[in-house]
Amino acid sequence: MVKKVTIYDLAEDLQVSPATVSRSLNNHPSISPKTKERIKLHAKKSGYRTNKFASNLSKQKSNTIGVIVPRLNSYFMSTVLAGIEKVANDDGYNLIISQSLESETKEKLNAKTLYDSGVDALLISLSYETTDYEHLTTFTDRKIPLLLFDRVFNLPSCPTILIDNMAAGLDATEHLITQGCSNIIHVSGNLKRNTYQERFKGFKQALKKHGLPFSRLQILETDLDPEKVNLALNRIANSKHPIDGIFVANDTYAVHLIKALLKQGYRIPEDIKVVGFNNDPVSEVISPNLTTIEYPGYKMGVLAGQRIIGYLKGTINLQSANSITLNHKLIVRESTAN
Amino acid sequence: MVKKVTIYDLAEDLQVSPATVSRSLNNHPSISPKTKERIKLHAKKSGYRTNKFASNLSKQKSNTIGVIVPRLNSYFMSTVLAGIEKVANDDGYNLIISQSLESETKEKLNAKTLYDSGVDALLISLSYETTDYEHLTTFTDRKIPLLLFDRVFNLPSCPTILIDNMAAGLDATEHLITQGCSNIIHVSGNLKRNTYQERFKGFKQALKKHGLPFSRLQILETDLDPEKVNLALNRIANSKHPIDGIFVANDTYAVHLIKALLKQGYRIPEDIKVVGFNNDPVSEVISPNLTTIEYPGYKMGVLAGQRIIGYLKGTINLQSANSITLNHKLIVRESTAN
DNA sequence: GTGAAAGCGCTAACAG
DNA sequence: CTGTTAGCGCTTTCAC
Repeated sequence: MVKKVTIYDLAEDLQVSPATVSRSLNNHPSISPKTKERIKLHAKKSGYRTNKFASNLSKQKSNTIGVIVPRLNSYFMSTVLAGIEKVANDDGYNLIISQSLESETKEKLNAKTLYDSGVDALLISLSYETTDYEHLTTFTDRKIPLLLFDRVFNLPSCPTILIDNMAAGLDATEHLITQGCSNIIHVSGNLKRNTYQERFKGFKQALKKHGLPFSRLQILETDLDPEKVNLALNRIANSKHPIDGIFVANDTYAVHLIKALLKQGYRIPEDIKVVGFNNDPVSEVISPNLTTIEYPGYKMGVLAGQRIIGYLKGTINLQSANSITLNHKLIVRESTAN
Repeated sequence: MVKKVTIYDLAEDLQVSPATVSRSLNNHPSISPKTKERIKLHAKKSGYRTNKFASNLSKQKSNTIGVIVPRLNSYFMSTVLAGIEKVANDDGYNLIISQSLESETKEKLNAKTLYDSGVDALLISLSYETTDYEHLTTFTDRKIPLLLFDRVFNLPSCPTILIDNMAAGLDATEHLITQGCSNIIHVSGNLKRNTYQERFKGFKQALKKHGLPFSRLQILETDLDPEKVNLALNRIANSKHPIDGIFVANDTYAVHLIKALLKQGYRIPEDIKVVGFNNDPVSEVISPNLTTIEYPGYKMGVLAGQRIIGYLKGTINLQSANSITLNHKLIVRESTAN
């Protein structure tokens, strides 16, 4: 058991005041280099560790960034988190991470906890359910910077980072059309969320652009649970005109759907062509390889981290570039070949 | 901007002492239910939020648990984290998560930061590189509970949670043997780490048990980077006797290896049978489906969280059950069929 | 360039 | 059951 050493101990040892010790340790300019060195050295030797609680209490900031994501264990999200963690860590920030599990209630609870924990900033990707945003205004009201990524909502003066989901949806669908599909359906996630809604918009736009009709039966809203692949199968089986193209809003579901389709005797890509979304590792493992949209998760995390930290450090003005759009890319693979 | 309200404000409003307010808010038994209610109500109405810094400083505890993992963005780890987060969140604990990126230096830095941040406990899964453990004794010396999971090291009086990697390695290898393989190689991760070392031991034990010889050429130590699948391919191509079975230490590498083997014209499982490890989602997506070992990541996370929190709350004595072993299970799929 | 001292907001021992 | 009071360890004005 090691007993804690405080700045008072150091001050006593060195016959200076606690203030001088504090200033030295924080590299305050008004301390002579000599005493600064002397104090730092002694601090190191005595195994001094600054007590963050005291420091935080006094400074009213925590050097901690809160993060709320729908779930930790998705390929995409864990990649984003890895990016955030990287920059946060490099800049000496801690990350408190919590998951909403797609529940608005839990998201609000998490937000409250993070607020109470005194995070200096909040990064959040919204749950499926969230329709009310007062848990976020708690932060903005108190001038705690807030940045939304991926699953965003247009909150006044809150920066967002995302990709152009509509353009991506358009690219995906247009690719199917170019490959000869004329009877395309879109399997979507929760349409309340911008990401899925925009992809759907892109889907419709592509159809329109190419003079294809759109009917209600061409959009299937799901929670993208790959266990429920039957929903899509049924829709396909019951279609009047045989479906020849599917645009799925994420790779995991797409991959499970492909497996189910193959099992039912459909040939892919000959009978039905499939495009996914995200460029998850599974997309390269499934046979046939899945055509998909590359979604730069790690980069998104890095950027989100950099912007919020830049703001905290005063080097970036968040308002100036309110919304950042990352590039996406269509990756053509076997599942849409001719 | 909302100005902060403190217990002093509440005390003044209600004409009681700050102590009474504090006690009421913390449900201290020695306060009459009446005043307790009165105070709580008023606190809520005035939008009071407890200042954790002050509370932590005074109580010398943070209600925060630190977690260090090699990387956030692996299926297995993110699943474990999801489990930890679940129980932590349910019990009102915050999680500070950081990744070592397999670097000992970074792991130590992270440990230091978490220590300085005053975490009440530390959960850690070691990096590939780590061979020195003084960053961990920092915690144990100061009686901060420490629990290692998955990638562990036998530190005196530190509980661990893992699976029986040796038995799992034995099961995997024995399955190959049962299926008729007699020329088996093992593609391993870094043999410094318990997980891989134990799986390798199980591999050797299975060979021995079934009277098969073992030579140095049957073990390939890698960093399991799926980009480097050539290492395994070369070993297979250069083998005097044709390899007919491969036990790979994780699914991701196994899957990439299978793809490469198929491309080279090997038939799987006819020519070569393959067993992976982890039961990642990819194992079910690859064709042929990969036989693998189920590794209960979420459960491991939940258990790790429960134990450490149980200990912090005084309901569990960590020393008593120093090491917990979770069950694994061989999942037989197409890649080892006859 | 350095020191004295007043907080930061909450907790807990002690007293009543 | 409630109040007084002394910290917790660091930061930061204001003096000197």
